[in-house]
Amino acid sequence: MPSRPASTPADLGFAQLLRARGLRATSQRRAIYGVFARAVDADASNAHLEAEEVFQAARIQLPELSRGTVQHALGELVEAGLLGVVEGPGPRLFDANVTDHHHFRCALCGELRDIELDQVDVTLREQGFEVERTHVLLEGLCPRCAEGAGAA
Amino acid sequence: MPSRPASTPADLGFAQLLRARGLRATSQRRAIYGVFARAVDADASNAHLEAEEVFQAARIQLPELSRGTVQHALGELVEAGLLGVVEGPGPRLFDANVTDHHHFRCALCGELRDIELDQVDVTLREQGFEVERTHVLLEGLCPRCAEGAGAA
DNA sequence: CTGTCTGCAAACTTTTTGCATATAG
DNA sequence: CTATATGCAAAAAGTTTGCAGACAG
Repeated sequence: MPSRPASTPADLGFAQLLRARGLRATSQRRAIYGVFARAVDADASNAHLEAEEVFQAARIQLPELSRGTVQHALGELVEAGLLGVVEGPGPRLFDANVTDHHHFRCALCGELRDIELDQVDVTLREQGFEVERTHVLLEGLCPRCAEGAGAA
Repeated sequence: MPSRPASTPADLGFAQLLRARGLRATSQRRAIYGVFARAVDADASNAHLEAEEVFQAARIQLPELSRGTVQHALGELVEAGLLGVVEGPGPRLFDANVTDHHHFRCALCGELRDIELDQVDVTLREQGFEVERTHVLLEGLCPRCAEGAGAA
């Protein structure tokens, strides 16, 4: 078995995604996107990272990486549709889940979790609006915290 | 009839609200809150102002007013529960509508309008969450723009 | 009078921009 | 090779903080 190749199969897929949008597959972008890949792997419904977190994590793998490049690359990945953004108080959160979805913010642990579109029903009673997109932000206790609070 | 008094009846009400929260009723705060009062008056469901807009509008009435004071006062009014905040891309929007409500962003004219709570039904199918609050952001065409686009 | 608030200005935080160099294709 | 991307550093954009003097209560 050869030692670990410079590009993993996953990287190749990512490179193709980039190329398809006229972007080059640099080691920096691979490292940055890799951070999200790992975050999704750890918890698919909670992969929301701010630029600084991405920078810190990607830097482990690519020490010469700069903050500016991360900020810039994140912007490009968003524009390319490979990442989403969640605005809120404080720094922007980047989201590897590009499919349209809702969010749940836990009041206790503070985590922002994705809620799939089909898990929420929304209807607007008021007439005259042409609704194209709906984003729901739910707040309360996530299952883990609700259980902890209930059991205590 | 005496000439216009220094404090209007509305101001007195505002002063009481402030006093009730241990805040002093200064002319700056009255001017700032007055901007929202007028905005609500003009269109109750569309009174979302950024700090700079509040500053510009309040300055007409109180030319010596400073940006810093506006920013500071807005923060206090929010903390006191007299104003709400809407985060998004770009500067924070301050909202005179303190009741819990949803929002509609028009893709055409860009306006952010309030949607009353009872105009939207939301249900979360996924189990285990304890939902305390729900905020819906609808995007599409507002009645005015939808009509314009449809009629064109 | 006294403590809060204002005005001014500087500090901070996050994002954007500019330019010379490096590198993907 | 050449255009794009990076790194570095400065600039922007918004918000927060500090301090001396003003003013509400």
